[in-house]
Amino acid sequence: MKSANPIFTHPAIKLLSKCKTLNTLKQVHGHMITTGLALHTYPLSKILLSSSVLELTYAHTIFDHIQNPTVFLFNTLISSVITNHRCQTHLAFSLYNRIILSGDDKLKPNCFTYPSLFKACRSQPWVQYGSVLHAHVLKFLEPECDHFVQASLLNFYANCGKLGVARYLFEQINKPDLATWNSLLTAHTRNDADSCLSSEVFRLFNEMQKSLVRPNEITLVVLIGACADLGALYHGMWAHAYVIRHCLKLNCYVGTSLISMYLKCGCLGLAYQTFDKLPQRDTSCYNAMIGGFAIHGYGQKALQIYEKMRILGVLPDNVTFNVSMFACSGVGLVDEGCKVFESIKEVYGIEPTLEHYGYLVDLLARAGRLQDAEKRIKEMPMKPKATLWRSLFAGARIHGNVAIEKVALKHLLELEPETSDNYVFFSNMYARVNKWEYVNRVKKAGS
DNA sequence: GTAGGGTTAG
Repeated sequence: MKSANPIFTHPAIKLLSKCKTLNTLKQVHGHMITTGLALHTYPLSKILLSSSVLELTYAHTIFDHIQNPTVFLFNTLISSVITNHRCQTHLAFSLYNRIILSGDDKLKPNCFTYPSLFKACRSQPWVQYGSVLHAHVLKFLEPECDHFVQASLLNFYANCGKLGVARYLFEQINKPDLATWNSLLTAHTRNDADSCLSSEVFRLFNEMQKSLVRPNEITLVVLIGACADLGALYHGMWAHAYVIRHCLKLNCYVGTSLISMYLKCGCLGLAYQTFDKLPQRDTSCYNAMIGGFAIHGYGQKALQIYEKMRILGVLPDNVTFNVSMFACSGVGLVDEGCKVFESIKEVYGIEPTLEHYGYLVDLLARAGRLQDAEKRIKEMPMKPKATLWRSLFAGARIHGNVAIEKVALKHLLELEPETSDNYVFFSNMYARVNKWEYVNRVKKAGS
């Protein structure tokens, strides 16, 4: 009987993934050095992976001490940098450069090198390197490179708006697999809900079914999103039924997309039914439902969901705070909205963002608590944007407070001297209080 | 035998 290679099954390797601190990891690493285990590629890759998650510089130090690292080890570190330390992407590219410039015939990039690099190329400033990498794929890999590389290439082009190229690449793929189909479908949902592209999702979904690739939860999330963009309620309900009929998991992604689809189609009741029946709910599910109640004018209901979230220990995020305050704002639940704002720092230890202040000011200004709103703007730690002054201005105008209206407009004109609307507001305000000489002056300034 | 691609909310 063939016994398992002890290098792959060594207990120290299992221990590595359980290390929660760098110190414990160093102990295991030390043990692996003394036993000679750290000389082999497989255990080394596990050390690199675990250490790069905890402390990237430590992983780099280990890597730099490896004599002639194999492409396998390069790939391990490249993908870990991109997955766990996105802001250090430059390190991944410099590792890649070391492969390319090594001059070593044995060290060449392979199929595993590219997918994570293409993923990195989806955000700036790395987008420009995508086409260079594409050239490298053609240079270093066999013409029939595998589905992972093809799908990541497709995603890269789709992401930078080159849908035509993405579709061309898809057509070159022999028997696209599930993830490749999903990549193509996703590519059609990126262009700001273009309705032609959303209908194309339906056609592609049919093609996919004909090709006998079975859609999964991700496919359905994309399909349901397309239904939402088109406001196609019956298609959306069909997709919902498909999930149930094909025993797909009603996970948080599927759940959130269904809730959002029902809301966009104006069916608050169906959205809530779906939310209520979800076997699991994460922050996004709650955000969608709170936002849904808020938009439909059920502030109290929205707050109940927010409260339920708190009781069940589901952590809110920035969106939760925004939609909850928005819910309060719409129905004049001022104190409740202020409580949400205060809890951001006091309960969750998060520093409120400019956007949070925006919702707070809107809430106070709409309710006529203009001095409070003004005070909040003046006391906020960051420079207020024009939108905040606009909220204050709108509140002051509705509640007839000319003094605050004037203050808000002055700031608006300072921040947006090019926006002619602000001059119109200003001259209208003076006209309302019969200060005609100012009206003419403002008109001149704005022209 | 070890590494890589696709999904949600205001």
